[in-house]
Amino acid sequence: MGKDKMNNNNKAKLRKGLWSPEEDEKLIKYMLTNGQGCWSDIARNAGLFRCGKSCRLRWINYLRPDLKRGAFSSQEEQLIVHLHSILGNRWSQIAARLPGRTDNEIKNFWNSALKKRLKLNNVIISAPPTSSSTNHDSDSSSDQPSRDHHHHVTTGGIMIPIPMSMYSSSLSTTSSTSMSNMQSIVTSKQFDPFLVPDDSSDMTGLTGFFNVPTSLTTQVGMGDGLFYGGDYGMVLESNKLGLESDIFLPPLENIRSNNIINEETNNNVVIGMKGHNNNNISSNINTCFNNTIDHNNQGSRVEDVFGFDQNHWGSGETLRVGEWDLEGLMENIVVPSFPFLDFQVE
DNA sequence: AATCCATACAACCGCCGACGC
DNA sequence: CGCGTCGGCGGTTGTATGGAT
Repeated sequence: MGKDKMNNNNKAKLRKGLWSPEEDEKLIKYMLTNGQGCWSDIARNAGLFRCGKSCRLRWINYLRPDLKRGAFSSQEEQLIVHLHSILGNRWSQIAARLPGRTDNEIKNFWNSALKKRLKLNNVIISAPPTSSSTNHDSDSSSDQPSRDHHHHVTTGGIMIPIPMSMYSSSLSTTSSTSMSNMQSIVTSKQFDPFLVPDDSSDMTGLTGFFNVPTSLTTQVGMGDGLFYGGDYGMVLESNKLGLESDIFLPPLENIRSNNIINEETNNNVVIGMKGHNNNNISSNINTCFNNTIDHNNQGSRVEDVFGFDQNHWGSGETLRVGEWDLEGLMENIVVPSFPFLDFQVE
């Protein structure tokens, strides 16, 4: 019996399942009054008969004031697809680049809408390589990559890494996820997720989000075995780049200083709760995509599948994603990361 | 109206690393 | 060093909901 299982048994009196509005209210009040701390203490002190873990999850995924509500915008969808092509199933890291979105939300979104769409549109989603490094994922029946906590996700996602014209046509989307393929692509500089296209006005890809200068900070395939994403602040291990890349991000604290100002200057803390049985999030995503299956294509490009507008990113129009100007936000974040993941109310 | 089915998503589970003792 | 606790993560499940029949 696992440790957590024993803990669960020891806490059999604790509530499980859906949260009641009263529980939500208790947690919100406590968090706004006392801020974050030890979740076990929070659960206890807030008068919640829940385990700390449950409280944490509820707060992070549902009650946090800075959470965005509503369906994913097309920009967010594109960003998710793009980031997933780079990061694989590292939902937390993807969420870190989508302000107001949680890893759970993105994961659900991916597992429902996006993955389905991609499959419908004949995009190759790589099958998970049989991993011998872990034994706890052997029961996984999904095509999700195996996970281990040394950041060696053994695959990830879709074989249409970047919706940009920067890629050589030799980047076949029909092949299986191959380390050697990916490496060769990488080392030949045909695959650098963070490069900026020559035409800097081409914001079709998401490089605009990353604010990666075309300057020299981008090193690809250097001898130290690391790939630097320049100002993006990422380090990719060369032997794992592409769909198997390891990406190291600086601690959130490092960038919070850049963003905390906005948080602190915003004195209006709004509790935007999703009501119980009052979920206004409808699946507008169905209308966002074209379900046309092109049987002639053995692998579609993401922008084809999702109907990316080549001019979209460079249109200059103000993008509204909830309350966020996602584009502007990303542009202003040198090291893109989500400052509120460890949200704390002062 | 009843039933079935697909979907969305909230929440749980199990695992791991970090940390303190 | 071993152990327990905690937080975090990704995978999976459970349930509410809406549409189709």
